[in-house]
This record gives sequence, C-alpha cells and structure tokens, in this order.
Amino acid sequence: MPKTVNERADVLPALTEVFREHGFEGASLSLIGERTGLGKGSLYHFFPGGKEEMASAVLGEIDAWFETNVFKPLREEGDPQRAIARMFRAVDDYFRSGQRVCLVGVLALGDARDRFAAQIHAYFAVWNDALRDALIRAGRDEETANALAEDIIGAIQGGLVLARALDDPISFQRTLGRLQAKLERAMDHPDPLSRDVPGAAGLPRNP
Amino acid sequence: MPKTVNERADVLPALTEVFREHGFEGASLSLIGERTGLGKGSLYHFFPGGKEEMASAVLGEIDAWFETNVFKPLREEGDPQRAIARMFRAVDDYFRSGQRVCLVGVLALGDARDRFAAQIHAYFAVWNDALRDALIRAGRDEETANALAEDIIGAIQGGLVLARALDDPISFQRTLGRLQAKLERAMDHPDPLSRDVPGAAGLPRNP
DNA sequence: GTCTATAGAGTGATAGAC
DNA sequence: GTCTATCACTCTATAGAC
Repeated sequence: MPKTVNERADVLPALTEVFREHGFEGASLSLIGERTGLGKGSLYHFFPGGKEEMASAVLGEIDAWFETNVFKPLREEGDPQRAIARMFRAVDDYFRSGQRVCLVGVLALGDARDRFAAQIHAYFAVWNDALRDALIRAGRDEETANALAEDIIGAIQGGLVLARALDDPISFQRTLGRLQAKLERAMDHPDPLSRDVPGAAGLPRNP
Repeated sequence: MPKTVNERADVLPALTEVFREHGFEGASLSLIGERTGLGKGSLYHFFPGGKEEMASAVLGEIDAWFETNVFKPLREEGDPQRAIARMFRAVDDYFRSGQRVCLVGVLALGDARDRFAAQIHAYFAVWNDALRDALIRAGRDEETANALAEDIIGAIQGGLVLARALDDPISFQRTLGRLQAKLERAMDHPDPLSRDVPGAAGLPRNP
C-alpha cells in the first residue's frame, strides 16, 4: 500500500536540502525521489510544473522563513537594535554557522538564475529594505543606512561563499561577529564616515 | 580543411566564458562545442579528461591571471597601499564592474565543488595571504590584517552575488568603493577597532 | 463511482565519453 | 559521429478514503 505524505509541505524540507546541496541542475529527479522517498508520480502530483515548480516552492518557503524570522522583526520590532541582533542570530542559525549555503545565492549564480529571477530579486530586495529601514530607525541617515544594509547582506553572502570555498565554516562566524561589532560601534556614533577621519585625509601612514 | 586551433590555450577564453555563464553542470559539451567552434573530437583531443579537465584548465588560467595581476603585486610591490589600490582596479576590471561573476565562487557553491576543491581553496587562500601580508606591511597588526583581508575578499564575492541577484552591477561598484574608502581610512589610523569607540560603549542613541 | 496519493515503466531528448 | 547512461517528464495502473 502506498505510504502517504498527504501534503506538499511534507516534502519541502527534503526538497530544500537537495536543491541547496546540489543546485538546480545537480538536483536530478532520481536524486529528489531518493531523498524525498517519493516516486515520480507523487512528485508530479504535488508539483505538476516539475522541477521548476519544486524549486520555486522551496524558494517560497525560504522566503516565508526569512519573512517571519528576519524581515518582519526588522520592520516591526520596537527596538531596531534588538531586531538587528535577532537577525544575526537567525542568520547564524539558518546557515548553521556557515555549514549551510544560501540556496538563493546558489541559484543567483547558477544557470537557472533567469527562471527564478523574480524570487531571487525579491528575497534580497526585501531584506535590504527591511534592514535599511531598521538602521534608519536606529538613527542612521538614509544614505548610510543603505550602504550599511548592502554591505551587511553582501558580506553574509560572501562569507558563505568563502566558508564553502575554504571548507572553513568558522570564517563565516568570524565574519558575522565582525559585522555585529562594526554595527554596534556604528550605533553609538551617528556619522561614522566623517567620524573615522577626524580631520585629516592625507596624513602620514605607518605611525 | 579544418580550421586549426593548434593550442589548448586558444580555446580557453571561450571555455572560460561558457563555464562562468552556465556553471559546470550547465555548460554542456554541445554548448561548449558551439562557443569554441570545436567538435567533440577536437575537445577531447585537447582535453582527454573531458569536461572536468576543461574546467580545471580554466581555473588554472584564472589563477594565473590573478597571480600576475593581483597576488604577485600584493606580495612584491614596494608600496603596499599602491598594491592594494591596484588590486581593486584589477578586480573591478576583471569582473567588468559587476557584470561578470566569479567562476571560482560559482564552482564553490555548486555541485561540482568537491572535484575542484583544491583549486578553489588555493585561489582564496593565496589571495587572502597576499592581501593580509600587504596589510601588515602597510602597518596593520596581524590580527587586524587577517580580519580585513577576510572581510574584503568576502565582500567582493558577496558583492558579485548581490549584483547578479539584483541584476544591478552598480551595487558591486558601490561595494568596491566603500571597501576602498574604509581601507584608506583604516590606513591612516593604526587601530580602528579601539579608535571607533573613543570612550563610550553604551551612549544614548538617536542623537 | 470519484478523488487523491502512490508507484514506476516507458517516452524522446540529450548528456558526456570515446 | 557513435555510444550508453541518464535526463525531465508522461502515462497508466493501483490503492484506499469518501
């Protein structure tokens, strides 16, 4: 008798893992069937659109997770600094301190980017806006907040690339730590850019 | 008569482009044949190891380019700040100001990572060491130099991911600009971490 | 009977190796 | 160009719930 899964959502975790580990092209249907424990019949029953719909559903779930655990707190939490601290905790958890890779980033760099361009774009754009607004609420001016948000999100992605490339998840944790430290410092000072250079642009180096 | 290529090196540029645009899995032999203008016979003549050898040769060429234009200057240029400025120029050129993606990063995130683990690791490790040493020669202490190097290389990779994800190459240029600005500021001050917090850790926010 | 969830043989196309 | 393996996918068959 057929073992029943009953819900599309039940296979999403396994599906997510397969796509994250192998990318879109590398996640073959046979591998997906193996990992989900489902035959092609069931897979195509839940995802009539095939692999593309599977990946799209996974992206949707990722987005929902970040919406709940990152974006929404950034927008709605009263204390923006607390929201940002929570973001770093969530990111560290989600990426398993650098042992996991970001599927959205993987897809963005891969051959299938165009198929998922809208979802990929939305993920980063929404994150950027939520973080920027939290930074503004924390007292940064708009330009600085935008630059900081872009830097932070980029650094997270880059940290994941490096962790994977060097097979060194710790480097991701170091990166996260430095980002937080930098932000905490910045939070205590309204205008870090001009502050950093007290009055001299071309001073002698090597003190 | 057969158009003659004669040299493996003659097909490397086209090969590089195909792998960069499509990743390892996405670069099919037929696509490679199309872009290089070579039949499968010729391709296997030049690369008996097949696709894997092709990608490996491409990685080798990329590494050689960075060795000449980035790593070696970082190590050997007399003025380390000049070397670092040159690095940023080279990086901006190489990645076409964010319109191009880093193949090493693509492979690091993709399914084929394990096959090229050694080359991927070496690329980033050598870059990191060369940059760190240049920063030390420029007057940073070892710990700071290490952190800065890791941050910069990560930010470059992350900037490329974001530029691709948001379809916005300009964001990569902004990131590069901020990295340089941050470094120039840091160069003028021996100890930015303690300097940034002149004496207050828990001051009131929102000035 | 209808509907949903299942399995998997079978489809043509295309992959990479040689 | 030829080869075999594998690809994504289709389709038929089947089970049980209602």
